Amino acid sequence: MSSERPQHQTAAAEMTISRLEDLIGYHLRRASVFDLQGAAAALEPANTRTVPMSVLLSIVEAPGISSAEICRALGMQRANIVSILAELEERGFFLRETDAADQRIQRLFPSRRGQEEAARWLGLITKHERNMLCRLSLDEQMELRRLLAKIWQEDGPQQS
Amino acid sequence: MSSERPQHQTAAAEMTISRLEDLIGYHLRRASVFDLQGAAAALEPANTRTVPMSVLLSIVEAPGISSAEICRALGMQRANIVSILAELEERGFFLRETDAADQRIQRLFPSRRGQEEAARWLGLITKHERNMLCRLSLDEQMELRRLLAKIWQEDGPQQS
DNA sequence: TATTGTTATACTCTATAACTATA
DNA sequence: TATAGTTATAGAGTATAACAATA
Repeated sequence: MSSERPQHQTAAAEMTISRLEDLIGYHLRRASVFDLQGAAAALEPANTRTVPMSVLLSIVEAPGISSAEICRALGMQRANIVSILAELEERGFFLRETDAADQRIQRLFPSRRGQEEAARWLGLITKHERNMLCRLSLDEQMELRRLLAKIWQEDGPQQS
Repeated sequence: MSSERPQHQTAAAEMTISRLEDLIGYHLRRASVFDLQGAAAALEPANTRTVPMSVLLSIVEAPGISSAEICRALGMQRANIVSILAELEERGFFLRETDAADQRIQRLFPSRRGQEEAARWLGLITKHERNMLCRLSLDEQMELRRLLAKIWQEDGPQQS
């Protein structure tokens, strides 16, 4: 029988995965759960979790960002950021300022305390990641991050 | 001041991560969520989800496995497998057989239909993974799986 | 008509505690 | 006492629908 596919398509590329352990998605989930548990433990002394940390970091890294922009960047629903922002605001980590040109938008600016706390949280998370990744070389860590980003990130600015 | 650390420890190894995008855990979560959404969509026509698929695959790959053993292998709680097994059992994908030597244990054996369905589900998931990983070479896919497994898996049998 | 921030609500996934039967 | 299977329940995290204010 004649193949419709080009010769360079190997059998391996056509093969159906046959075991759970062969699934990259399975290892992705296991590794992510493993990380999340360690990250939660690492952030407990700071009385926060990974999502509020990501939200505060978004504000610190991009002062003046809006909540809708944070949601788009982090891939979360607008409805779900409300309680997280309320919590961070109550702890005095940022201030809201209505945009002068568009009164629908609240621009979020980190306070001094928010910047300090974000740095502290990053320190806790850094220690956790060093622990989690202790079996990987720095080159392997960089390669892992590159491959993961390639999976979920939209194609960056085309350079053709 | 004198350092307590060996000279080969570079500054990079000591550095605190400063941005969300630098966190491997962040990319792990984003990639895992991306995968889970695609996997859920891929399995929808088969009317199942990732966890029931993993459970059925565990039974097909190791006939006679118990539910407690599945839970330990997949890192899930015994309480949470009950409804999943009930669902798979109702669809006729496996049979329970009380262990003759220890009547606490139910040994689970895949039915013919269960084996066929597991193969079908693997086919759907394979297509999803091929799609998800289309930007990675086969070498990169294998490297990614190796690095992910190194993160969450306990140290294998020592070969010293 | 579309977007922002918001409320209310539901659903999935996971975690804990307690029970029974067996060992 | 320890484990297997089970029930009930509670907590995260996430999803949808709808609303008022604004563009």
